[in-house]
Amino acid sequence: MNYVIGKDFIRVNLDTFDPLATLNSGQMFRYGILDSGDMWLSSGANYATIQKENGDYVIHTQNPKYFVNFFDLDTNYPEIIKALSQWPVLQPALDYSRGVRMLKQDLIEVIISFIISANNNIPRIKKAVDLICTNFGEKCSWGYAFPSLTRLASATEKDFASYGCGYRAPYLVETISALKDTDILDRLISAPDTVTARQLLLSLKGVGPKVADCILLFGLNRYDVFPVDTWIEKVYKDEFRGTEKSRVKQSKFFVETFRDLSGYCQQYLFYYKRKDVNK
DNA sequence: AGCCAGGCCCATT
DNA sequence: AATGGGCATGGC
Repeated sequence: MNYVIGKDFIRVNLDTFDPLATLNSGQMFRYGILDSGDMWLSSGANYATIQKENGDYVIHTQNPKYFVNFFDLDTNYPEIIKALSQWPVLQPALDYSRGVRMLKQDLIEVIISFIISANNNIPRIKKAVDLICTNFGEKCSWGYAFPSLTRLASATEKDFASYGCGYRAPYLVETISALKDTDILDRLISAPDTVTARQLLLSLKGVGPKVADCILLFGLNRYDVFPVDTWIEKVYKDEFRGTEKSRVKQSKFFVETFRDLSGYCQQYLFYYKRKDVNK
């Protein structure tokens, strides 16, 4: 146990927890730095701020249990990193990514955010997701929650387009409608295996192989997936000297190699490959 | 100014 | 099943 939980806070030892690195690692989009220098973040309808205090990080929130799960604080990361260390090619990424946790996020928020992420850049994704929240999310003392499906269903294609979603706007409308009118969310959550869940996700408009893998990883806590985007394709060619051209085949190669550690491995490699962009 | 961004849809083969 | 053109739009 590397944390202490209170009524409205969590105090976390910083040995295996680097919140800024985690927030900057491309898993989520609603976070920032306050004037005070503290970090803030929101997931679903939950909100927290984080500050460094006497050599610990303190997460201030009304929902400490939510964020213990969100930041995956009960998982033994040194053990995972030790297991991944058997592949020397990963070592620089493991060193650079120390303290990055795999986030357990709100499923609907992940689906919407990563449909927007396709062929897009992170600053723009953040803007679009924030505009969706301020226009359709419930107003809270700290800002705006991520909208419920019911609220999202009242947004039009024009709305999404005006938030900078581009050609993904109609995908969002269609997928929101499908999620609202079918039991696909329940079937995703109760899916017996990753293949079944992926197949369901691929039926959603705007969700292809890469976005499906991100949803499986960040929204459904499945770690035998390896999302391949432009950055990971660079890793595949540069560090692994791979020759497959299709990203689906590249992903299969990675999953066959890293198995149930694939999700962690992918996140560390992604964060490391982007170290010059992380600023 | 032109390339790039956590790719996907759809037609064609 | 696999491939390739087209695609909105802001960041750099």
